[in-house]
Amino acid sequence: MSSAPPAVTSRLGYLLKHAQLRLAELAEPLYAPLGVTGRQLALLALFGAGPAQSQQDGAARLGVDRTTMVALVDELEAKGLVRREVAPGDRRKRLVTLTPEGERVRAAGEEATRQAEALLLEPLPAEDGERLRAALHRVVRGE
Amino acid sequence: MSSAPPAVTSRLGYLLKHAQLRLAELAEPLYAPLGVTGRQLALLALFGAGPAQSQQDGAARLGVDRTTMVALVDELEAKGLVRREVAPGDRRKRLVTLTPEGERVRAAGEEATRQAEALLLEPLPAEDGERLRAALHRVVRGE
DNA sequence: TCCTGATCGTCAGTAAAACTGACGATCAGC
DNA sequence: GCTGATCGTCAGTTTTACTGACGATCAGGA
Repeated sequence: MSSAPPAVTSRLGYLLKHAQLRLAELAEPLYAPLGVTGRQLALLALFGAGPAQSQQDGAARLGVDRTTMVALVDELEAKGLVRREVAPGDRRKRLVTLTPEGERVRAAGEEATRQAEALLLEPLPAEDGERLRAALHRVVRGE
Repeated sequence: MSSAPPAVTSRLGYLLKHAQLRLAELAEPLYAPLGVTGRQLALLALFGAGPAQSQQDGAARLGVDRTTMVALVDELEAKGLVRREVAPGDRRKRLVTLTPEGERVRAAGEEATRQAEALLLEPLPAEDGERLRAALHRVVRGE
């Protein structure tokens, strides 16, 4: 697509942005049949993993605003994929848990994500793909 | 910061987003003294490299909308960093060229970008940093 | 030469997304 | 029982990018 000069295309900012864009393009058609967006699937993955979490815990972990999280959970709840439950120990908190239907969509989404990532990494030798993931992981953790 | 479970943090989408976020955090204080944003610097890098380009050429190469490009060039022009000139061969097109001041900011920004990227890649061995860049490059080109 | 369709830059209006500030309900510590 | 802080929520605002339309300009054919 873009044949911008190296001064631009070799910037990490440019590369990260466009890699993300391309991944979104690849994933979208795989997510569409599930009736959810990539972001909604990310939420399902978050709340489906490990013990039940409150909305704000989830927001902090995903790096989104707590008010944004309200809207996101609203969407998933409207689709019947998650439920809000008052936390037993702290009635201010709402634990978000997956419904059976939500769990089904989560599992299917997990598989679609794997496929989309495989498509994105296709140009690379398999080991380089894992190296890329590991490198990003370290960079994000900042250590 | 975030200690989300592996089902989320190992997703490429998550990693790409947060790597970008972290890079932006690192770069912002370096860009601020120049009085421009990272995106504006990207534009300066784009139009400062190689022969003069029209707005729409630039838009296509950066992957932004043409109407967005109008606003971006407006900003840079207001700061006196670029000039619009009617293209000699095609009077519909506006060639965007850097003013001397724009060229100075571009060069300083280039250096700031290098520093920010170095900070981001700090956790990695030097060669892994370059491997990361190369892998992203191939993935973005899609081949 | 004139006409038709397309492209470029521009602008107004719109849509999507996230943030700010505030609120009631609830909790923890004194 | 009081005080300050936290959680989820909501209204309003801001930011950001896109859609559709416009005039100006170009290219190609009748």
